[in-house]
Amino acid sequence: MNIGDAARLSGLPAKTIRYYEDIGLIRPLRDTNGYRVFRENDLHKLTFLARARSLGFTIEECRTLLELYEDQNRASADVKRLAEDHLVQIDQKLTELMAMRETLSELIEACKGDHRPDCPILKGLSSVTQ
Amino acid sequence: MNIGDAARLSGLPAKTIRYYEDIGLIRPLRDTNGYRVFRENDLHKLTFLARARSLGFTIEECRTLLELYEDQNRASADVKRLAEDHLVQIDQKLTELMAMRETLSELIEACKGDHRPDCPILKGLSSVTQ
DNA sequence: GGTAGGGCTTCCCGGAGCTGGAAGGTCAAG
DNA sequence: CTTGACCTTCCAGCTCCGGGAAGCCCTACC
Repeated sequence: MNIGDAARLSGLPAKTIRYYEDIGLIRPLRDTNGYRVFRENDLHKLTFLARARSLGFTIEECRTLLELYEDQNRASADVKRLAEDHLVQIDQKLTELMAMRETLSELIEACKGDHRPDCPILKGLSSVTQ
Repeated sequence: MNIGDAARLSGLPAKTIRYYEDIGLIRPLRDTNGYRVFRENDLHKLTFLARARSLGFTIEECRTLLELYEDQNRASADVKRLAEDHLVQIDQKLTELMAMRETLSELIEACKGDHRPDCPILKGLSSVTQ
């Protein structure tokens, strides 16, 4: 299987797949013409990576997850710990975003949005926030 | 006022302030010794920028906001539109993160987290999610 | 006057995770 | 033989800075 097929089947752009090889996440074989050759196992890893990335795991976390995935003697506790740490990151981000959302929507609410220059949004940004 | 004071008062690192000058967000004067000189107005812009950035506006959005801030003939509608667009971005990000959170916490829930290799998290990542 | 320290300057590199594009080899179809 | 779709490598750039080097400036102290 060439990179185009691997891309279609995994849902990852070919560029991304090449990048993942560059940084050592996957090691596809090479055909005599220099083309990358993807086997079933490579494809599994790619879809694994696509899913892990879509859950927001960083590349380095994905690298660790992939190692655990391949290690038949792993302890599920190690995986769980990694996932829980990541969940904490997500929750922090969520908290941050919700605070932004709150402040911003208050400012928007207060702004008439007409042709006049008076604007609580700009005021809120220039003086103390609320 | 030198960059160190401007940094302390605005809450922005000196590096960031230099960067903002580089990309033309601010234009402090220069002393004869080459040091940047910040006036009241520069400081206002810096705190404005710090607040706008903390609400998640991109640099380019900040540039526009700053222009509107300085334009005495602006229409508050223009500011409001920008803020509303940004709110949409925030909401998209929130939706995305909450979906991640949901999936991830389900997987974590299902994982015993013991010394054995069996792990629903890895299973969830390698097969279809859910 | 010399020196130690802190502050300031510019410049260049790196990071996270790709994406776009150029230049060129390969392959199957017509 | 040519066209067009693949594939290859390599280099640059995106966002928003942060780290660090090399070197000038200024004040305080001895």
